[in-house]
Amino acid sequence: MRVGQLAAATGVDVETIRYYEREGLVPAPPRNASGYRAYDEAAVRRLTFIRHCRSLDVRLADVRQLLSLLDCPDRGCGTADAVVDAQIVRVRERIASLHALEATLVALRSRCASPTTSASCRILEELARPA
Amino acid sequence: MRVGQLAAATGVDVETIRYYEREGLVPAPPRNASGYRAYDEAAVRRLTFIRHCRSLDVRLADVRQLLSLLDCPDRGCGTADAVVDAQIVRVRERIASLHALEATLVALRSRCASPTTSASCRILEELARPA
DNA sequence: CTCAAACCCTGTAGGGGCTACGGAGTCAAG
DNA sequence: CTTGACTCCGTAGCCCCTACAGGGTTTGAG
Repeated sequence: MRVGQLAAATGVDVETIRYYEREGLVPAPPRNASGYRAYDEAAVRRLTFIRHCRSLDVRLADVRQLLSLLDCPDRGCGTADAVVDAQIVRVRERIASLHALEATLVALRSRCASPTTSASCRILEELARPA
Repeated sequence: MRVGQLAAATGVDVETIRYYEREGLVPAPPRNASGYRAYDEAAVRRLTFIRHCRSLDVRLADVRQLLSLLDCPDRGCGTADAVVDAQIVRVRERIASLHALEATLVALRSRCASPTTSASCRILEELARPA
């Protein structure tokens, strides 16, 4: 299959596939007579794996580690556990900080219920103070 | 005051201040005899404003809009309201999607309670499936 | 058979918001 | 007089794509 079909099969953009190839996340496939990339089912599986990871916001550096686990089935999977654990921690931290941010923004917004001139806007006034 | 003192006064990194100047968020200050930037209190106020916005994760493009409101005190402050409202929406969306992500990750993690070999790791198995 | 649309190729530049050099000049304290 | 902290400028890197530009190829409709 060609790159466009691989893209359709996996939901990964064509340009992104070529980017992953440049980055070494997917191996460079053989080419047909016209120089087009020719992929097999293994490529579909590998790219699906990457896409799934990315949908979980796992960084490419971590995806790389997980892929190397896949490539060496004998190694222990402690790395996979660690990657997922670290990801959970990151996500929870981001949720917490976004909650705080939301509260701050709502408080800020409530300072200017009705539009006025910018000179007297309490939002701008507040933003002019240190955080 | 020089750029280092401005940085200390506002908590904005020196390199970042120069970056903001290149981007036109802060005006280019006058220079002393040696070519060093010489800032005044207005620069402190402007940079403090920007820093406060950034601490609220407001994008520089939006910060730019808010700054232009500050520069024209006669204009209505509907723009400021809109920026904050949009920011609240963005933050809430991110929180929601992070919550979903967290749940997915926790479910994934629970599939591999005890480390095994990567060939039989249920986390890797799951990641190999489409999202 | 012809022609246009849709695909594919490579390489490079841009985005956001900094951050980190390298290689130089300046200034105050010891 | 020297050391160290500061400043200057310009450029490259970070992450993960995304979007060209300027070509060649395949496919299907007329």
